[in-house]
Amino acid sequence: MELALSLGDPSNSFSFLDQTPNLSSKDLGFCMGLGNAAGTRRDGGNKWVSSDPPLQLDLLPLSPVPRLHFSSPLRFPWLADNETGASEGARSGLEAKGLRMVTVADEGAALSPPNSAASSFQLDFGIRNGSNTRKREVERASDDDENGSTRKKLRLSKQQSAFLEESFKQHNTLNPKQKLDLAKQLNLQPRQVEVWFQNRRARTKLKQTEVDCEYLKRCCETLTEENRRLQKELQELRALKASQPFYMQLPATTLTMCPSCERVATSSSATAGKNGGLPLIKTSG
DNA sequence: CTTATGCACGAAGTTACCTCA
DNA sequence: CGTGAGGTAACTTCGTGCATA
Repeated sequence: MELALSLGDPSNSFSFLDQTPNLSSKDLGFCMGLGNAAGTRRDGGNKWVSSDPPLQLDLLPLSPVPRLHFSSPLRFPWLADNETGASEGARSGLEAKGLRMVTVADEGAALSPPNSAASSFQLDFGIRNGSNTRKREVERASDDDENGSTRKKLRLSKQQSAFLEESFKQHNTLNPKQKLDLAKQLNLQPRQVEVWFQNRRARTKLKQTEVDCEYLKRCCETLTEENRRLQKELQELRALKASQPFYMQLPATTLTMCPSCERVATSSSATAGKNGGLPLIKTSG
């Protein structure tokens, strides 16, 4: 008998995940194929290459959040095809999560020059939050900056988090340009984007570790049970041998093996009826 | 070619703050 | 209202790879 244990193969799904208890509405559901994050690196220049398939990260819907509406295309500047494909996918992904984002142009805000096409898509998160919470946080942060004493603790809005999540699905690491572009679009500091991605990778790894741990636990239980069964079978065989002193003296050609359970038994008339009525077949080798 | 140095980045661990039950 | 737990933004430390002198 052989037992194979394979870990880390993205092509293998963990079947027990299907039995994962229902997540609460607060949870981000997780279903992902692990790619090798370390496989994505700069290739000497400033280009990013990946030797592995992209990490597939599927998030279950969040708790109810404002409706997403795009009046202009969501752009991921690092994507080759910004007009269709990936950006559309990201957009629909956000829409599927029930998020609303508005563009600066939509709100008539003056965060970018009116004729600036390059910066035409900038998300206005503070206004659409439905409360002054975000504004207060920003103000508090700026106060802290002035005081220079306490540590800033900005809570990202749901929209910002969702946007970062979508970006993370595209790339779980950022090059400097991606970081700057994201920061610009989200009205965040590049450092904040960088930190968010670092923490996000850490959370992903932690989740995967938990999944692996659960898988190993189940493997351990299976092996323990199998070991118990084999021990019992060994005891039975020993008992059989003790009760039949001539058992081992039989010619080898008279040994038979049950094809289903692979238990060795004798084919002589002496053992007939003691094998549970199983048909015994002589082994050829 | 080898070595030392500085820089940038990510991982891991920790801290501090916030929210919620 | 106070409190503890959990989530997470921000920070610190360390290791690694790369460019350059």
